[in-house]
Amino acid sequence: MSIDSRSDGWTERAEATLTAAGHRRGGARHALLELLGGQECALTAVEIEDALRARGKRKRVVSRASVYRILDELERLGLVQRVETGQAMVRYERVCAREQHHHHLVCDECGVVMPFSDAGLERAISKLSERVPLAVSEHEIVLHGACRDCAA
Amino acid sequence: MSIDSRSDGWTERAEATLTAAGHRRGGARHALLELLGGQECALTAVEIEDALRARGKRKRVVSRASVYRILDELERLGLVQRVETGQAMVRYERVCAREQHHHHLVCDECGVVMPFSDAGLERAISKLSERVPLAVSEHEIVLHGACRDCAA
DNA sequence: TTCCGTGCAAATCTTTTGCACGGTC
DNA sequence: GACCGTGCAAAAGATTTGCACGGAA
Repeated sequence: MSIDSRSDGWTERAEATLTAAGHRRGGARHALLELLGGQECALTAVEIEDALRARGKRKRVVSRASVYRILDELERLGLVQRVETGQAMVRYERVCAREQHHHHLVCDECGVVMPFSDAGLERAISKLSERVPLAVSEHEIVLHGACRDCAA
Repeated sequence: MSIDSRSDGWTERAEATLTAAGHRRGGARHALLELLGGQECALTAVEIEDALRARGKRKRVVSRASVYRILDELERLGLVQRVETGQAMVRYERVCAREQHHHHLVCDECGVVMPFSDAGLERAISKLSERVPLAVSEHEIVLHGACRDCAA
């Protein structure tokens, strides 16, 4: 199964959610949704801008400000989530169905970010969420270290 | 047992590590080490500066730039660690013995940050660390939600 | 005496905001 | 035609850097 086919119709769902929330269509946002829908892992605003510019030429170029504005709105609607990796810039990725929920591995040497998931970890999180003085709505887990290339 | 007594001699250990690393003594760093040694949880650079200024008057005032420079060096030596809470500023806290290792609860309403620890969670992390394509050296876990006051 | 640690001010970099135009509804 | 979405430029805010002075070794 390819990454794209696992995207689960996220792009379409996002468009629908935006419409339902009373937003008009917009070219920049459409391009951004299409890009994010095809991504497996988290991107920074600059990476998104560059990716849109690269596919650009014939297509639309999106300004940095719009990237931030759109991501902000998508986050408010629960369609994307921020990922903090300890690097200079915040990353963003689409929010998918529970089965595809994942967390992140960050190589502190080369900066590469990879997704991973673990059922035992999720179980531990949901168990402890009940014992904690906070009504937990989200959790974020980042493992730091050296990736295989850098550790070699 | 008070918070201070659990600090585990962190301040002294930090001074010793710095000396061993070839650093001279410095008033700003000494004040910062003393402050951090008495803290239970993570502070931002600005909170640190303000705290030092508040206790200041008769004592030394430390410039923001020095706070960042010192924290940077302490992180490099493994004496403090960065904590990303999804708020505007990065937080820093002292690194303690394994038994005192903890993670963070963040209230997205009021911004309060609280520490928590959970053995089951740590177990899950160390188990999965072996199955992952990364030589894991650290992990950071943040739970987001509403604190008791805000959820009420 | 040498050279590091620090304060101050300026620079840098990410993210946000103001404003005007063009497209969607 | 009204108003939202967007690009561009400027602003804002956090963090870093350059430089010169004073204190530690």
